[in-house]
Amino acid sequence: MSQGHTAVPDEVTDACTVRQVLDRVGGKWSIGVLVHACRGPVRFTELERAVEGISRRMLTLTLRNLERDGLLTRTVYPTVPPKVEYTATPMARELYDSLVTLTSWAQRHRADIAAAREAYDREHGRAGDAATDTCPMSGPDLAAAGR
Amino acid sequence: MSQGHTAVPDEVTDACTVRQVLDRVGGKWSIGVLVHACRGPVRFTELERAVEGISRRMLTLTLRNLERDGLLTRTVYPTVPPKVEYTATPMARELYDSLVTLTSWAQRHRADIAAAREAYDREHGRAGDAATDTCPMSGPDLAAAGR
DNA sequence: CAGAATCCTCGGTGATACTG
DNA sequence: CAGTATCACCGAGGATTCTG
Repeated sequence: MSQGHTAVPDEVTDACTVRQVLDRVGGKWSIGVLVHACRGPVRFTELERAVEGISRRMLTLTLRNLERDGLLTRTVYPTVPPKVEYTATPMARELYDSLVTLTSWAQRHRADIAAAREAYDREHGRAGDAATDTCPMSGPDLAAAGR
Repeated sequence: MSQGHTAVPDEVTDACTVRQVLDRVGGKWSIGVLVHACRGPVRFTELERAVEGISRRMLTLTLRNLERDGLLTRTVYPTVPPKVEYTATPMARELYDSLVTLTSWAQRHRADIAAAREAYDREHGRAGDAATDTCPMSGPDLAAAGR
């Protein structure tokens, strides 16, 4: 609908759009930060501890990107010591809602994926790593593992 | 609902699930390949030309990952010369549909993001790259730009 | 407390050549 | 045609230190 002069099918347009979104929140830490920011104003060190495993540098960069894209609002309180709060914009909340719809797919097919993986590994002789999803919970402690 | 024994809130669970999905299709080429595979059986070289800018190696790796996750089916025809077809599984189609819902968000807020970027750049004195979305269409030629 | 600056590593990615 | 193998590179990301 946008432009009708190219021979590019809609599927490609969709793919590109998806990629654009993914390029923004597809970063290693974006989602983690976004999630916590969506729950209300969050401070820097708060995030540093909440998003397990993130470094100062990466937190700063992630926040910058999200702020730059208009997904986060940075509020500085000129107190001493300084206090900065990050808040998710309405746009970010919408995005997050959209992203959460993906979880329904994941939950529906969690077993299928695992089965496919197993079948694949069995047939192609264990391609190496188990790659059992890098997720904090149901694991002892991620921060320790990062060492 | 899953487990009630941890102090981990649902938001974090969601975040992790989203990350898991993103880790699978968040790759640079996964979406592109997936899109073409969803339109029907596709052959290797077909994809190599369809997904502009992808290298043989990356195409192979992407296909492997998608196959491993049960998103693609690899069918080998023992002819000569060899012929291999990749087909998206129903699961993959569902995933793709879910991903497409993201495009609605992107389209709704395309202007907002651009505006936010501009505002940010104006206030913080041009952080460097314009970063105007890496997307084939409405651009002359991506393959050439990759050099 | 919140970040900037610097250095360094490691893995994803691309280019090329070879094979069944 | 459909890959595999090998090398070389670059940049995302991590650790540490310094500052307002």
